[in-house]
Amino acid sequence: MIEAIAKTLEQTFSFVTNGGVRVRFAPSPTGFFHIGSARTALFNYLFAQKNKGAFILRIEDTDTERSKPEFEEDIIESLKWLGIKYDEGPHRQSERKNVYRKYIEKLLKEGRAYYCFCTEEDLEAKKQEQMSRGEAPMYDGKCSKLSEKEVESIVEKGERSIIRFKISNKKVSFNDMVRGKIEFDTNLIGDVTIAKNLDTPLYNLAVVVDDYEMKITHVIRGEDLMPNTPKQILIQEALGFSRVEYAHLPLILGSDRSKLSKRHGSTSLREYKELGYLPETLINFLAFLGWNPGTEKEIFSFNALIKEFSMDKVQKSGAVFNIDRLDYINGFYIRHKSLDKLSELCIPYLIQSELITPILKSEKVPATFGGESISFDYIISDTEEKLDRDYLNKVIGAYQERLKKLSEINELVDYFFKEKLEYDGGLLVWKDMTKEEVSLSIDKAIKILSKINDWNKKNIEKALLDEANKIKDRGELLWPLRVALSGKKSSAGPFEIADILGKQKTINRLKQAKIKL
RNA sequence: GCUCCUAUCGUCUAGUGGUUAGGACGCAUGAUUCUCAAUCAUGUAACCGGGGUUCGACUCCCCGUAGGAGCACCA
Repeated sequence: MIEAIAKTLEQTFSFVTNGGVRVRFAPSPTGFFHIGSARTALFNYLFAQKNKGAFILRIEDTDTERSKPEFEEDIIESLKWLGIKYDEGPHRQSERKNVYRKYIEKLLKEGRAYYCFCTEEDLEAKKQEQMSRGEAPMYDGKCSKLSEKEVESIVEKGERSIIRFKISNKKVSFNDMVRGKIEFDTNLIGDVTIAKNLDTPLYNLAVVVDDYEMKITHVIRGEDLMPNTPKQILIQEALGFSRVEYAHLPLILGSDRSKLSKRHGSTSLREYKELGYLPETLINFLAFLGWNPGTEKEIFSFNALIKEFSMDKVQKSGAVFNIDRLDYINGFYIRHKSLDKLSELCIPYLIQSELITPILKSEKVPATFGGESISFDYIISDTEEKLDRDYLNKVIGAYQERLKKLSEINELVDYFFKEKLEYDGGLLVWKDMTKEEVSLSIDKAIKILSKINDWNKKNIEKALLDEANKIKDRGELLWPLRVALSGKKSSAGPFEIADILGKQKTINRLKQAKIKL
């Protein structure tokens, strides 16, 4: 009861403060955009949208060794592809060195931070020693005891140094929006490194300064960053900044329930894009990893997600990334795409597998090299015929409900683009028919089809079915026919294929099939 | 080793003291069907363990156990 009242008050209070919600998504460009980052970005975005707040993109590139421009580009492109729009940014930490500098100097001057000259070897040895004694490994604060004069003389000698923040020993607790009250004993946390030097801040300092300077109200991030929170709170307090709200999201897990990583398979968003997953699939899927609306509805558009999203429905435990479910959702969205749009999306895959070849429509590239003004025609690689868009739509349409991901389209529809089919003649045999019976069956199909003048699916189906129904097993006529047309043991239906192929090609393929027997 | 977090079908999850523990993916079976899909129907399968609290615990508390994350001059 008391809890319920407290919760209501909390909700009321947060409603009051919601006017100025500002969240940030702060990836570091040290690798291709990770699927887990995408989820963090999504939850930040949903939270911001839901509360009519601002979503800020901040590139955390303080690590100049590992940060690469192409990764930043990948982040920006990925967000765009997903439809996650940022209201501000990208801010780059590498461009804000003077901002951090004044705070580092302030901490140093106030004695809240100090120069440390311990070597990495010393530190490593100390860590091993502590662990062997069963203690929490942490910096022992050795250099904090150096006098000002000692520091000066060591600095003059040009010794390598790092700046550490003095962790005050107390209990730090904060209220996590998904986990509730969390408490850390900072006696177990060593003095944290905040900068390599005045111009080179490190993560924990840069985060705290930026969140303050950018007026961030809610920090929504992965659970793996939770151990940093008490350190950051202490730095905030030392700098006189106000506390932000925290929400630590459960991790996305691999099939063995450890943090999703390369060894589990694809982890970068671009890989999923290349495999032919649609952005709406990823959004829908990722939203349901660690969150649910509390209803039985599972298919959600971006707008519906924004409407329904609520932080208190976020799960506490990690969620296994389930590719079967991703495929299912993708299949759903593929089935619901317009045929024009779906065909358009399939074109790159057909080009990639060299089924079709693009040719520039106009040699002249307009001055406005915007992309919009450049258009392509396509030719079918094998026959060098021009690709007719209606033909393409029909081909794709035949597979729309069978397609799970775009990259599968090639192997499904290749026979519509090839002059000669390659398959084993034995495949033409239905059940225990003899080769002679199959040959006769194909002859029958040729005869029936030859008589059709108005070539369309309906007429083809009727003519063929009329005949097929006369025999006990329709497969005797239809299976050899379908295999002859597609060269595959499973495919779209024979009437549809015949319709798309046209009369002449259909009959040609039947004749070719007889040779294979 | 230390700190923190977590725990309902294989997986994602609903559930906030009294339910035949619900849905979805997957899987299986059937209908449809020349095949493969799609679709429809049916089935399959879960409250980590032990103590409390309570008339009653999946639900609240404690202790285990298991899993995860973190313990950088990375973020």
